Amino acid sequence: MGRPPCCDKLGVKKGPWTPEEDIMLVSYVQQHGPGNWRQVPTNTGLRRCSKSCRLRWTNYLRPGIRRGDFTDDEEKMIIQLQALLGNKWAAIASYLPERTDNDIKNYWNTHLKKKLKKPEMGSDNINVNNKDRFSSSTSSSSSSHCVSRGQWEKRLQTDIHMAKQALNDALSIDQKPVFVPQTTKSSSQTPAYPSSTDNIAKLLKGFMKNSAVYTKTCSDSSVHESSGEVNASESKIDLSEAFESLFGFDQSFGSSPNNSDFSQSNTSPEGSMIFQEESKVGLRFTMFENWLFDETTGGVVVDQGKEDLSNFSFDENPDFFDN
DNA sequence: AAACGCTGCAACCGCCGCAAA
DNA sequence: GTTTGCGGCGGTTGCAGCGTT
Repeated sequence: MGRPPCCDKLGVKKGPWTPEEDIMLVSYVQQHGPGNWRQVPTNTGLRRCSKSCRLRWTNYLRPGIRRGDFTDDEEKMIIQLQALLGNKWAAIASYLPERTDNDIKNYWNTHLKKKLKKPEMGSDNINVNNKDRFSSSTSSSSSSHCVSRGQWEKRLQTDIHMAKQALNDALSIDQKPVFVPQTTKSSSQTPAYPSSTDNIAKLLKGFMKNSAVYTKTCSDSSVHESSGEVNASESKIDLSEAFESLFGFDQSFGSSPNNSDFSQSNTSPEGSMIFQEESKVGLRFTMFENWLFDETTGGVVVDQGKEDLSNFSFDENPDFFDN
């Protein structure tokens, strides 16, 4: 019934990406910016479908993403946001700019789901049923008709209030902003998985040893500088330089409170193109977000938020949850 | 040391929304 | 108004790595 899959063409490669493919993709995005994924396989010679390219970029190669263990703060945020938003992983990921929706989804499915099922998880567990409640009442499933709009709004208000309180707790831990990676426990440890910076640097290291593609596609002088550095010795690659070479700016974004610094630190048109998407994340403070974070930063008492909500009309604010 | 089971993650699949033709 | 096709999202799967027996 539906459209045929875009990737069932003969000759389209599937499975894990090789370092060479990653380099080709990164090089292409460096030159053209993310987007127009349809053209990527054609222009790069990658035998991958456009979707696969986009996914590889957004979930793995995109700069600014952090891999490895989730911190307690992140975990709490995910739990609360999941209770609040349901399985809207992309929406949840927008609150955790360093994490991809796929990562969050995986973490939920492999860790948090089990954790929340345990009966001893009383306080943290806003409750898993909230998800079911929320999703069932927002979805188009038949069960949604069992709950009136008024009841649904009331429930939602309660859920939001609870989520906000828990989120406030999470955010107030150590009095540190949640978006700063250095606040995380894992940042002081060796990460279980390399960051995307590490990944790309490693790719460069491995790739430049035995591939001519790299020298062909990355022919600008800055890249050659870093490649020469790597070739000169087998010592540890300078990650920041490798990354800077590849993307034309330093990796200070990694410690940036929000990703809007991406575009600020990169003045080239290409670079700004590349990070338009990322920069949007930090600036996406919708009405909901502003309301949510106003309180968590201590500016507004919680009760007032409750009162505001009680006067809030979803009919008059159809874009309340829009991101 | 080998076999087996479990876990976690990367990648794929199918559907949906939206915009262009 | 309809069709087409792209980008995006969420659910699911396959497999590598790890632990246990």
